[in-house]
Amino acid sequence: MNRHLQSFPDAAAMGRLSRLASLDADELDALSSAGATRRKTAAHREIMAEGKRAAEPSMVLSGWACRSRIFRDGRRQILSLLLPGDLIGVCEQRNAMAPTAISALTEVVLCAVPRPLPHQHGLIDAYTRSGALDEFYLYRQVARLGRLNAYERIIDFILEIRDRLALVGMGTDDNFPLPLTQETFGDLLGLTSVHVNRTLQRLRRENLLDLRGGVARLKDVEHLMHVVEHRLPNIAVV
Amino acid sequence: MNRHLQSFPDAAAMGRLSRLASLDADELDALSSAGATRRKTAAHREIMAEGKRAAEPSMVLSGWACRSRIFRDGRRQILSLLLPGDLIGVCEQRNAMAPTAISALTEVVLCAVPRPLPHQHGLIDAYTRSGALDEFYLYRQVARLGRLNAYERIIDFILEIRDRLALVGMGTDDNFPLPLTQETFGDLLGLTSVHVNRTLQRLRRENLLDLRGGVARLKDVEHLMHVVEHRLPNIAVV
DNA sequence: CGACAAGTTGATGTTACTCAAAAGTGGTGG
DNA sequence: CCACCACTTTTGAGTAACATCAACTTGTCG
Repeated sequence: MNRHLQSFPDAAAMGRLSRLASLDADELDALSSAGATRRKTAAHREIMAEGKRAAEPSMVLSGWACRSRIFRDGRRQILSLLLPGDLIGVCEQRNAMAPTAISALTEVVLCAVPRPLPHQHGLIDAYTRSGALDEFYLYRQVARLGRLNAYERIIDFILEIRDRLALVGMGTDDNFPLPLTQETFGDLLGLTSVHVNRTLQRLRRENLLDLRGGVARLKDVEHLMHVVEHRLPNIAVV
Repeated sequence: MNRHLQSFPDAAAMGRLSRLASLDADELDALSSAGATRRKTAAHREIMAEGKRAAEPSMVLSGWACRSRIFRDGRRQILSLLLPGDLIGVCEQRNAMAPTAISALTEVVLCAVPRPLPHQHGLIDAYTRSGALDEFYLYRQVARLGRLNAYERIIDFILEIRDRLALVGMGTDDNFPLPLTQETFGDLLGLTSVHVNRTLQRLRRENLLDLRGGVARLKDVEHLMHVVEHRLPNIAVV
């Protein structure tokens, strides 16, 4: 990873962009100086309200956040997850409204990222690729909720997180952090926490994956990938 | 609607962009000339394969298409619908891969749309807003599949289509085309066609909406909107 | 008229939800 | 160090929503 980025505490998150496109010294400088502006949000707090004017473009430096929709009767659906390195409000037009609320699942630190200048092709490319990944995972979330059962949804989701964390160097092939409660899992996968619990037990019993204490341990990656026809996004990584 | 656009047979679809941002004569000309390039796809045929290099930016002129994912065992999930006026492959980077397959639900006519030049702010704006709408509706599809039951999913979906068709001047407040089979409905809403059928019967019995012969007739828009907490996207329309 | 797709119906099965409570976990303050 | 609290996980029993399977009906078009 680049020197510039390594000098920052949350180098992993910052490094994601340079894995999506090669950035020159100028662009890394822009990232570094914008990255000095930070904002910390406690767990369970809202980071951005739905429909409010979107904030400056920013990036998750650490912690886990989500876009979610909450219904009158209390039902909540988590629409997408935001992991370290993920961007917020980058591709949107000026004065755009946030399409969904964003809230912190754990303590979250955001930093500002620069709006790219016309000549900063690396930065533009990295943002575009990041956006394409967001889109890819959003389509995947739709397929998951629409046509996979609880067992498959959990497997598919875990594999997605594994891939996304790999892009920021968090965790290994079969072992990575997953600091979500079963309740949160339910809201993410359109299930109740009770059913999530039972399905996780089944996966443990089958010795396929063990989710405990905020850490995921995959016991048979090949098999898990086969169950859900796992594919990687078609986005080239540098 | 603008003269330039009216001169074309599928003026409704072309007019969508000029409702999303005001376009100057130069931009309308660009749209007109690009729009001469057309491509017709028969119902049930694939328009674009997943993972193939994406085609030129284009727009649906007429007909209904969808992005979908099909699983080994034949399960199909429709990820999003593409209606007249909707754009395909506009925001993506050069050489980007199509994130999903796209196929025609009815006979579909596409036309090319221009890549905007740096000074064509109206065009850029319109594309950006169109993209923001796509994103908004994709999040909505997630919430629908994750937390609404069959009854609510159908209502929510119908109201979405109503809003989207209104943007291209197709249909009225309570009456618009909906040329999808109950099978397709099922694939879209994560249900079986049998369950869709029974739920549609219930909605007819309750005198809330009547879906028949490819036309949707809403009998009590207020009530329908209340059931699913219907909201419009926060995207300004010119 | 016949063929094929779409819509409808009934009977039955399964997945996942609901409600309720017990057991485990971690943090805090006395 | 322990008692207490809040939160999370786990368990059980009963239920509702939706799926499955199979047949029958209707409509459309050549």
